Amino acid sequence: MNIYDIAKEAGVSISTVSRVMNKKENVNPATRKKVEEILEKNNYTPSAIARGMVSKTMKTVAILTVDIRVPHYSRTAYTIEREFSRRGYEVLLCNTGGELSETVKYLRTVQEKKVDGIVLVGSVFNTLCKKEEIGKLLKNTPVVLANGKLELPNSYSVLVDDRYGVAMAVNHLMQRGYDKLFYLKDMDTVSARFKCEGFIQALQSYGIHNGKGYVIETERSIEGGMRAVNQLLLDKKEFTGIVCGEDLTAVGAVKALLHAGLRVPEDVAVTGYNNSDYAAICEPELTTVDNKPEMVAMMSVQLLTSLIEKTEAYSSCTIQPELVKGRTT
Amino acid sequence: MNIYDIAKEAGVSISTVSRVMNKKENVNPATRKKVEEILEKNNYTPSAIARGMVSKTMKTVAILTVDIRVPHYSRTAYTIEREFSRRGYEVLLCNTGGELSETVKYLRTVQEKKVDGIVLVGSVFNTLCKKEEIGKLLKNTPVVLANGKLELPNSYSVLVDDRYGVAMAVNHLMQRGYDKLFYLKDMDTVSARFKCEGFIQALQSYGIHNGKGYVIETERSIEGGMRAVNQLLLDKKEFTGIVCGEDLTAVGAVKALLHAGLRVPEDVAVTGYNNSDYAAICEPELTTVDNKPEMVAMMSVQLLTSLIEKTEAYSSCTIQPELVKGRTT
DNA sequence: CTGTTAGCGCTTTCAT
DNA sequence: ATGAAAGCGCTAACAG
Repeated sequence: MNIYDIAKEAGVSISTVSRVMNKKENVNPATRKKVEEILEKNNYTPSAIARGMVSKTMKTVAILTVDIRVPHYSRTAYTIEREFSRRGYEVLLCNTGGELSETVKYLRTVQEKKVDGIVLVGSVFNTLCKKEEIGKLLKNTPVVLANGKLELPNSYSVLVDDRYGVAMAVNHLMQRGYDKLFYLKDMDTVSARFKCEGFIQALQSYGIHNGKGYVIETERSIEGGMRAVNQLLLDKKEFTGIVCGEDLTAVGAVKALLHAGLRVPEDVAVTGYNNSDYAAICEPELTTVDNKPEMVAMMSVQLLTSLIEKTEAYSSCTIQPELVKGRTT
Repeated sequence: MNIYDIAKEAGVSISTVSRVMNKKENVNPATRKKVEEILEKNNYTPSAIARGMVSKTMKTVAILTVDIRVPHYSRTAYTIEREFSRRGYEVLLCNTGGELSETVKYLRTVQEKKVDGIVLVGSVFNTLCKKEEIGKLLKNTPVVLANGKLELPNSYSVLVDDRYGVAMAVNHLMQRGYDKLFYLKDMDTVSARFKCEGFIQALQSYGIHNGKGYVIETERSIEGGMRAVNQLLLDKKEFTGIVCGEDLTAVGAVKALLHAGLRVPEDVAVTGYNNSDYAAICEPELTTVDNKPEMVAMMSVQLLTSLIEKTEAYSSCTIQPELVKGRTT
């Protein structure tokens, strides 16, 4: 069933049907009513494909993210999707795993599908977008990078000041008298690097200049956190606080400390990062840093929309995280 | 830039360009090479919209789910997306919030976009699909309901035996001597109802016939679990085990017990449901039920693909959950 | 092996 | 206020 069938049944031309469907002004009320009835009766839905053929837009955007199962990404993607839905767009979800080849594949496909815009969620894309093959694919579509900086003409960035986020955690610990700190760093993304820098710089402001010596690399997981802390204990290192770049790692740290018979926070304090459900589940509840994924998402949608619809030109922005006090400090 | 531009530049007709792009056999190797070079040089990507106009498919499916932030749904959606991507389809993500109006809105839009198929994730859709307005929208598109039963001609269902899942937890507790059990039930979806039935039936098999009296309704959250247990303690009820329909609720139950000075599992045992990260984070780690979202997702994709491509006719299926032993029992 | 041509279902001038 | 007609970019007969 197509627009011709409707036109025939209503005894009008396809132009009139089109006008009615698109709620244009210049249609005789009686004609409009009749066409609407036929439309209703047949439960007719016009083809967005044919429409897109003419209008050059499918009212669709793509979200590229590493892995939607990671709570931080799912919260961001959720808000982006809901917000775009509200504005009449639908969202294609792409889990790239952070891999170049997958990213290229997805970008090629969404370009063929003529998406109106792309949101890149995750700081991995900072690195990926530097690659020529990616830049080439991003050239013809509006892009927003959530949590990162992008050097492309038709793009905006929403930054989160992760350096400041970790520094806040350090200051908080120092003020409470926890002055022997270690930092558990995971992965090697831009964001992880910033967090680590925040740790080192914060220590510097307290006169500790060999901060690098207090950084331990480990995996982003409970086991990663446990292993790092167990190693510290084994090495008989002195410490009163563990600062983590991820809640999950912090959970592991807490577990290892408790299992070793230490008390949290009486003997050792722990901070996490992301203000995820994980922080609230942890016993005692983690002090953590809220890096505002919902706000990042809202801003990203705002910016991408302005790029797509060429309306008011907003500009890239930076969001300040916030410390959330739990019971581990 | 379109197929005509490429054809002109290569000095051939659009048919030849089309043939080269679609890797058809009957093209002179020399011609093919030349066209491929031009394609490559211009970094050309054909329009999936125009292609869809002719072929009647955009190689796109839609996932409707309640809320992608819920780990169980994000795990399911992740696997569905990855699997479809592997098969050359892209995925539209729709967070309906479980609401009728949103569901109708999304279904209408994806129908306009002529998606090849729809996956409904979550047992809420059992209830929603009974509504006439939903059934009407589902009539013309292949549908699979992940975790539910659907009575539609062009549809399949992947069921998870949640009744059995909870019964397993009860049996496990009984065998270990925990014989005074309460069940924490959340929400009122079909799935929650099945789980609760599983609890009552399992008790029956141990000669306890007033199982309903041991069911407590509460919210799906840490607070919900805490509140329920605190109420039990306040009412001085006798119990040695708490069976939960959700890991998050179980986490709350554990917290409330520990805060009350009780030991888990020495004094009271607790079981969760979903085998989520939450279970591993909980201290002690939860005994929980793995309801295999990844397997549900795989089967759903399998079935939807067979429906779309009209290949081998698989049939609806039921998946058996599995008990995962933690330290709370 | 290659080109010509007729659609796919819609929007949008341009007439009337 | 309405209709006729020209595309949008592509695929798939069909003809050569």
